[in-house]
Amino acid sequence: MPELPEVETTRRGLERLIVGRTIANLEIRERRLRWPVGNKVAAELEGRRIGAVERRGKYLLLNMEHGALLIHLGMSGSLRYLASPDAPRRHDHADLCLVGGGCVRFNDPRRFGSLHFAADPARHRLLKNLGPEPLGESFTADYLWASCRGRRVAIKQHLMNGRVVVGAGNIYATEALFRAGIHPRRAAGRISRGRLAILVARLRDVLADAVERGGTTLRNYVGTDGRPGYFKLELDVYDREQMPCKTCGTPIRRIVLGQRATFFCPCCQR
DNA sequence: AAAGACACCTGGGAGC
DNA sequence: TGCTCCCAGGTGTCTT
Repeated sequence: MPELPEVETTRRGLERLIVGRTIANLEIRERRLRWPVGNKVAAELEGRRIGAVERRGKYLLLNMEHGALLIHLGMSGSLRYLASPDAPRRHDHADLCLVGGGCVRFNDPRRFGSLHFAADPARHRLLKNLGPEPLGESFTADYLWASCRGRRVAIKQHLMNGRVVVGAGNIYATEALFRAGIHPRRAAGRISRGRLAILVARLRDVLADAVERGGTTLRNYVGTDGRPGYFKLELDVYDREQMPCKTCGTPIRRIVLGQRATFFCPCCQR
């Protein structure tokens, strides 16, 4: 579920609550996440102080002096802060317990999420090949244009490729293409530089708007305070098959690209 | 090297 | 009510 805006919303919520706090222990109830959580992870955290909460793509990093706890929320994960933890429920797989009380609880029904300890996060295998941040300075029209040269893959799949740019998941890639007026199936290498410049701008806009609204809640995403995100109200095409385009009234169409549902307006997007 | 298929897993909703 | 089937916000890995 969580794309960049949801992860960023979680990061901001967490930052406020746990920076400067010391970890008492990591209590793991279910080790079978996307990758088995080894004993090493918990052992590395005990007694360590959290210096910062950062985000790289859809990974959250709880930074400590000697490394970072890497958290990915997969498709269905969420983190909640509990000032006075109650009994864990179904799918509450881990608690990061803090000295002085309170914990960060990791819940993930589908278990596609992950927990790793990385002594050197930037060189960790899961992070080292990631492309630029879409809201950062290096994600420019020139960069995207260069990355598209010679590529015959559909622009939507190119945009969702984490080596090209991070954080653009199915919802926001879909929405950015609508805002940019580009057909999701158009070959990446056959889009003019000018139109790619517009796409860069619109992807930034849609992500920034969604962060502003606390992310998108379709099913079970909640922020650290347990509240949903409100960007669903602003979705122009995602999950709107057959409904009228908000610009021209043409029914929104649904196709499948790279085994992912894709929505677009056949009139506005070329 | 690039592109596509598949894998992991549970829950919710539609349809019968 | 209950069963079956399909779908879901991600992404690493394997195969062509």
